[in-house]
Amino acid sequence: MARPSEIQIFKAFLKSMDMKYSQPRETILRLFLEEKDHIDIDKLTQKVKENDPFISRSTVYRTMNLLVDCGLAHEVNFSGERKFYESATMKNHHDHFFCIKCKYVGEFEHSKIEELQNEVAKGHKFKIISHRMVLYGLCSKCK
Amino acid sequence: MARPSEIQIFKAFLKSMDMKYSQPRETILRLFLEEKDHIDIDKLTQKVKENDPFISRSTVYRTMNLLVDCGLAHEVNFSGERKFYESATMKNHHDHFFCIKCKYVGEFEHSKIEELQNEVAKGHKFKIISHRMVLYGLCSKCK
DNA sequence: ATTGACTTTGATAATGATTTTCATTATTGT
DNA sequence: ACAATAATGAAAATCATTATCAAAGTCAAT
Repeated sequence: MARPSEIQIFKAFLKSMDMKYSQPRETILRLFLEEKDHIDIDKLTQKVKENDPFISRSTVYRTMNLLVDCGLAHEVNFSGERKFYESATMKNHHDHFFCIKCKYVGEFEHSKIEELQNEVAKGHKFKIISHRMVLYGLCSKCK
Repeated sequence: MARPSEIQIFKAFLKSMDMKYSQPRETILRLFLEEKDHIDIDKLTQKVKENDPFISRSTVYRTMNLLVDCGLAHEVNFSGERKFYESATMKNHHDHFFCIKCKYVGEFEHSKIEELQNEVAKGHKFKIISHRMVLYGLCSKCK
């Protein structure tokens, strides 16, 4: 369920860009935030059309880009496959498992790994802005 | 420079698939192995055409897929950008830096991180087949 | 309420990277 | 040399994503 704060963030962002808060944008935001798991454009468009068949796939693409721009959504992609999106709020930073058989996407957190990354970056005089780590393999069901 | 062992691996792989070792494949393998850095299809095709202008881009694509299949090349992609390839031989496993400004690709190794990954996977009953970690940010020159 | 200046939208075309198709050429075993 | 089969180049097809554009919607100022 979209909480007021996220709608407010989106509205403020749109206003700052001289853009408008429209019905399709509101619907897409709401349905996206409802989703617990990682979702791709296909599935999200399907969900959106069940709610309002007049919203087009183009608008879903456009809106997701806006949500990424204002930080409400994160884009994730798994070696060349299509993009997935996940809600940025209510979640700490985490990394992913990706089951190469059933395409299951899992998450994990490991603060020690983050520490080591910072250490490595310092050693190479590299300024980390973000990072991505994916473990590819077989989930408990598939192995 | 292509060393005998790599050519042998490729030949054995092709034979096992009832495929043939051809002149274009030999040229592409040689030029690919020559390359120290990460290379994409564009640059590799360019290099190949300087050597033999009659080899097509299609064949470069096809051959790189074969090299990936037989384990001589690794595919790397950086959040949605086009694919890069790197030689799998003569290198330990490593992870990458990617400078979002100048597109510089760097490498690093960190055995402790690998250990922690295995630990995490065990905790989630996940069988790791491979993994990828990329630190996105600014290299020493760009920051 | 109406106008006018914008923005949004849906449908469709365009893009860019990669894969597939297919007719032609090359290779290999007999 | 011959037949069988694979490889090749050129062009078409795919697939996800982005751009274009005419039509529809929004909204502040009259």
